[in-house]
Amino acid sequence: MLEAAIAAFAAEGLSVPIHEIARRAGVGTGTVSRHFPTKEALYIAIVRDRIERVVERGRARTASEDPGTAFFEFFETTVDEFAANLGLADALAGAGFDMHAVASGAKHDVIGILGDLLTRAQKAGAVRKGIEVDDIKALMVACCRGPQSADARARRRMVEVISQGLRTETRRPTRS
Amino acid sequence: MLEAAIAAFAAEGLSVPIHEIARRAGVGTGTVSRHFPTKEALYIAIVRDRIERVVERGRARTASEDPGTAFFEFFETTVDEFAANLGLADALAGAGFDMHAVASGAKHDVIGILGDLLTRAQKAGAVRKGIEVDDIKALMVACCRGPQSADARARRRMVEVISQGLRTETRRPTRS
Amino acid sequence: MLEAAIAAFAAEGLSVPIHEIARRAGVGTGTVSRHFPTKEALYIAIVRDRIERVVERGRARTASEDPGTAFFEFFETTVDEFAANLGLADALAGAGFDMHAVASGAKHDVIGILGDLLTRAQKAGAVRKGIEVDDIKALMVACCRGPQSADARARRRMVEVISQGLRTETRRPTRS
Amino acid sequence: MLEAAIAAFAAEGLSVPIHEIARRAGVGTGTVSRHFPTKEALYIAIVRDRIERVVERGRARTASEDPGTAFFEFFETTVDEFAANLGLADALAGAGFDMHAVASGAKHDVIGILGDLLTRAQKAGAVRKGIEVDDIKALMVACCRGPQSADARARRRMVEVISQGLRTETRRPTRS
DNA sequence: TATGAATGAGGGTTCATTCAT
DNA sequence: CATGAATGAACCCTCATTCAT
Repeated sequence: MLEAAIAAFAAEGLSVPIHEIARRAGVGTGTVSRHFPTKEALYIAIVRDRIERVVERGRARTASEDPGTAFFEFFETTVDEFAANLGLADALAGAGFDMHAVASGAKHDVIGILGDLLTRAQKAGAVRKGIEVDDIKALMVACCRGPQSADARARRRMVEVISQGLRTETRRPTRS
Repeated sequence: MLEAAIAAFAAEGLSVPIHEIARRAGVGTGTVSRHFPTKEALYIAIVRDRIERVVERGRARTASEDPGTAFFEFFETTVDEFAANLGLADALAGAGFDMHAVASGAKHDVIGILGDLLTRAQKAGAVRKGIEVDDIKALMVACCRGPQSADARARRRMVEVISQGLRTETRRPTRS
Repeated sequence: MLEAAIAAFAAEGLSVPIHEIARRAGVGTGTVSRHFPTKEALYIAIVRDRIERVVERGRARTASEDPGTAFFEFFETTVDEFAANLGLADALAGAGFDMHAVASGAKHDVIGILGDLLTRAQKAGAVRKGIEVDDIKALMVACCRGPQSADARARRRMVEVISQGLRTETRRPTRS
Repeated sequence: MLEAAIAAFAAEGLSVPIHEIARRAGVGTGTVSRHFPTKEALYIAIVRDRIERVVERGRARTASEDPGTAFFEFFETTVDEFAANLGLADALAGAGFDMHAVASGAKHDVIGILGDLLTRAQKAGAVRKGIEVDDIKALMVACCRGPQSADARARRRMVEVISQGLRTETRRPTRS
């Protein structure tokens, strides 16, 4: 059922009726409500699920020997994950509910992971100094909600520009 | 009335009731419906209005002697314009209606203007070559929909990173 | 519309669907909700309306030259009024909402009127001394919710017994 | 399970979910439905059970040497029994189901018992002549549904007034 | 036999749209 | 032309009942 809900949110955004989610899952509306007492509870469950996966993937890269690549790959992969899902993107943008409540706890600490990856990438000289974790988060959310979230090519190009923007100064020769 | 609608969308998002828009405009709900037969027509009118202003501003910069500055300022100003309006940002993201229908005609040809500014900036060496107008559009829309569209600081920092990303290669020394 | 709602509550009790009330009133469900934002607001409006009438009638008797008759007639009339209406009787019995909030203010002070009438009747020797206004209220509510509230004869006989019970001791000769 | 249902109805009224009853009984909802195919069947079973107990108690008093006391005690005890249960009181008031079907058969012939006790009390001069068994029934049901069925003091005072009303004429001196 | 997940009709409420005034 | 009351479809949620395990 979570899969059906994810697909429904992905296809129609957060405003998809419960009825439609139920239809996709091949169950009655009551069954959806039974598992997730409110629609918000359903969003939250999905967002937590997705964030968990993102955090796991991020944590796996934390010890990478190439912190720059680890960071940039994490950025792109995560954007892809969320961009493919209209509802998740809406949710991430804080469209009317409390992300803090959703994403608390170690298993959902995207910011923590992101901070680790960023710091390591900066120490390795792959990302310029002034950048903060909140900047990265803002950019990630922005990319997730680009106009054609289904258009992977457009997304890849956006991410490439942003990556260049993050990398830039460290690559600039010192005498410049 | 357009102003009231913009304010209402900005304050409460796309889901603001027509009744609230009418209240803010000091008119009856019927009057709103008379001018804009459906709610979608109202969005579209607002978007057209905003885009018109953006296009005007862009056209004014088309002849600038500093194409790089013209381009980057246009980028930032436009993002600010749309980001300030939650509802428009949602609408722009394609919340179920046809952007092409909205933005056709010379007065709304944001892509044309953007193309001009981009080409000139590229010719002047301010923006690197591989960038296409669709990339710029995607990045602009993305910036409008960062997590806290009301947070001007976050937005400015995003735009700065992206600007670096667009500029990058031209600044990079040739021997690099 | 109030009339239709009163009739609907009278016929089917508090649990009558809004849809049924709307049907009786010959309007859409939205129209009912428009006038009374929640179902509870509708109960309250009806109860207030009815209580107002009761209070008016009671106040008119307050100056009667025959306090005993005034009191007993008020008792019976009020019981008839509410007994004829299942919903009002439910409401009176406090079936799940706050009567105090409903019946505050001079226009709805049933207890005050009842107290006046009772005291005067007691002073006139028509009602025995130990009786308190809360007893009267309890008895009234009880009568309203007898099993056959539509059966006027049964109600009249109940009221007669209660009246005797209230009168009794004052009629008993002092030497008894 | 009957006990759990009684407690649940008492605590939350007739609208208590079956699920809650099942929870209190420590069984599954299916088990409740198995024993009582519909919710109404459950009410009826409870009412029958209670009425059986009342009838038994009444029958025991039928042969009392003090028919007046027997009658009045039966009246008060029975009211207490039902008043303690909000849901049953509602049900008794005819909240949409057929009391006749419920209370038929010798084991549930509350009217018969009441008639016996009443007749004997009248013959003994403890209750005045004009009173009929239906009056008693109506008064009993009414008392069960006073405004605060949980308020034993209010109930006791109501019963006292009614008892006086029933007794009245026998106590009134003949010359009055 | 006992279970409780699944069902889906039905509840109250909201709101875009219509239309008589 | 402006109005806002009326509409009723659509939403989310509850819950009595069913049935596979």
